[in-house]
Amino acid sequence: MAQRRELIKGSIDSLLLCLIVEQPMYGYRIIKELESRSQGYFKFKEGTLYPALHRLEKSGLIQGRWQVLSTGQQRKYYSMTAKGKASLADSRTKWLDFLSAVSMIIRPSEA
Amino acid sequence: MAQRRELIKGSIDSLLLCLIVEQPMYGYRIIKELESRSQGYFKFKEGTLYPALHRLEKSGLIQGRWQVLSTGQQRKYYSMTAKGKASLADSRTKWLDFLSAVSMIIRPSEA
DNA sequence: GTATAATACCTAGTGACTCTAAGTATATGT
DNA sequence: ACATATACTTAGAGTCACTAGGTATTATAC
Repeated sequence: MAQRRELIKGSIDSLLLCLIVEQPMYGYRIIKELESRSQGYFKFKEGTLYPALHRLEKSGLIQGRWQVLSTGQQRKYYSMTAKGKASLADSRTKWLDFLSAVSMIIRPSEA
Repeated sequence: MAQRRELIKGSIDSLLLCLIVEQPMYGYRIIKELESRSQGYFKFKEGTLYPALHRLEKSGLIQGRWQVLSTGQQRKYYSMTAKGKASLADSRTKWLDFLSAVSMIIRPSEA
């Protein structure tokens, strides 16, 4: 029944890769970026995002590097690997396949 | 990484409701119907479908009734309840919201 | 000066749910 | 007799978002 949660579950990796391929990004920024781009729809919790980033890094799709700001603050910037780019292309295809399959069932018929 | 599986997870309830609202249906038929309508994309296993139907029935969205064919075979036909219809309308809205949110992130930009 | 909020990261535990893999039973075709 | 299709059931494994807690720094407000 937690429909929203489950829908998100299948797309979070693609969403993260989509942002990181544009430019290296750190976790906190990604959360804010997804929220603003989706006009408030996506509000990822840290408990969702950080494990997801670690998972992607472990799979070799992105690579993290610590950076220290002049203020002393630390940030972990993630950038895309070649493997990540390939995976993103693949994900996009899968997403479109899924979309077209669903649209064959869930027609925008009037209720 | 099991992207496909997770994508499906968020939409299976809506897909089932979509079919059942058209006409009462039984499990085995639903599996075949989803497969043919999606041109082979959806191939639900029994272990996925039957628990999902039981879940929907338990929530009061559909109602099952056993029917015995002239051959002696038994089938459990599920039909839509008022609550189910309302839920379907709601799911459709949620699905469209999700779609539009994702499309704001995953643009069909060239790889 | 000292709360409070914002920035920035981490993770153990819970709960939800698909799928695997097994089982039961009848009907039909070979 | 045996295989295949129809038709339903469920225990167990594996995955992963989210809750809820933690650490640490910086900036703003009172």
